[in-house]
Amino acid sequence: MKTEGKPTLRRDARRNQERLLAAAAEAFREKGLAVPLEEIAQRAGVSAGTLYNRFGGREALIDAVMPELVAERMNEAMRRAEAVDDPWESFVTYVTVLCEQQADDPAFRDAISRQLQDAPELTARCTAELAKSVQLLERAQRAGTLRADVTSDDLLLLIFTNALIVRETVESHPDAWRRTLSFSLAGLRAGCGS
Amino acid sequence: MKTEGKPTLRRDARRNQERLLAAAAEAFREKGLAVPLEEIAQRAGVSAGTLYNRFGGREALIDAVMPELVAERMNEAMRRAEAVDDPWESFVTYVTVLCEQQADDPAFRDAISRQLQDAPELTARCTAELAKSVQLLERAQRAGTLRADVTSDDLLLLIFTNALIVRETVESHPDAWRRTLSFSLAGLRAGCGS
DNA sequence: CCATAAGTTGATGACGGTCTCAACTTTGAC
DNA sequence: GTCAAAGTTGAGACCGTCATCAACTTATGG
Repeated sequence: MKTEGKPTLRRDARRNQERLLAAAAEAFREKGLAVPLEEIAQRAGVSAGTLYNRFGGREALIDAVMPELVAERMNEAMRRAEAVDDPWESFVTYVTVLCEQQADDPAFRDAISRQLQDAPELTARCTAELAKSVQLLERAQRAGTLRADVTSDDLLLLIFTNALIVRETVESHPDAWRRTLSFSLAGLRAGCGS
Repeated sequence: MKTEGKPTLRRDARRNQERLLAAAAEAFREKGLAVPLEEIAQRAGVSAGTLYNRFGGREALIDAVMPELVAERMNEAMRRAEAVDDPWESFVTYVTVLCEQQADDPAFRDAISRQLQDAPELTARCTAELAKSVQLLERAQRAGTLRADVTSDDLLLLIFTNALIVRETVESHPDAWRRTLSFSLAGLRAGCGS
């Protein structure tokens, strides 16, 4: 039996793969995850066919590129939140930073708001990172400032809906999402809702 | 000089126009405002060309069909709100009914959430109806239960964002919008936010 | 340096939708 | 009943995008 090590990609193939990944990351950040695959191929100096050879289509490419970027963003938000003492303000900081990042980065917001069913890596990374944030949430609840009935699903929903809002409004009303977010956050404070 | 009355549409042309309007209303309600124009033409028993003859394109058709439907919906919401004594609850009822209607009717939610720049009638009707609702808003503010800094723009934003949320979530999570709406409404209560 | 497997290419087709127009049909005034 | 104007038709041009594949090119082991 052949002691099979790596599927050994030819050197030029590997080079093209790396170029494609880089080009995809760039294009995604500039124009969102719906950018034409042709454009990514062009940026990589490669034909569309090659892209389909290396990856199988858009979702696979997304799944290869986005998890790292998403993790970075979420870690950054966590870092900033952890620098805040007050539990409530820390929670607010976390959410707000994530939303700001969505406003700045089409790729990040699409990764969270589009339904990507064939991007298991990305999904996994998202849930993993989000799991960390539950500590922030619970700390604020223990401090009595965050409503007790709020779950991590609610947090996800909040981030998700902000992504939708940002996507549809950043161009014409760059700060609209801040307003809607401020309402939601106010509603999450203990003593405000049911 | 010719005393010109009406542009006098031929009888068959008028009949087709009416069929198209009916078909459009039907198709819009079933599948939203992005339904293929071909499908509308088919339902009306007419070719696509005729649709383009009578109206100039999708937006014109929307502008001919939707204002009435939108006004109906908003009047219904107003009617239900006016039946509630408490100013805050009345306001909440108004918003909630509108959001429920969005969940039920793709046409209504698209009319509010898609950017229709070439549908002046629709836009006019929306702003006109929304203007009426300001009374509800101000009454709740006078009662001291609605935050004083909330404007009619905020109300519009709330309705608009709910439409986005509904559009993206009704299928998979039919009640998600209720959760986000409850957060926002809680945040609008006096004493809760800044 | 050669053979050949691995990889790339770009022309090509499918798709789903919009929009047009020359040829045909219908209406209605006379 | 006739005829011109009004209206309709449906085939096809067009758009942007995805996806494929036979023919070509290149890397690599011997």
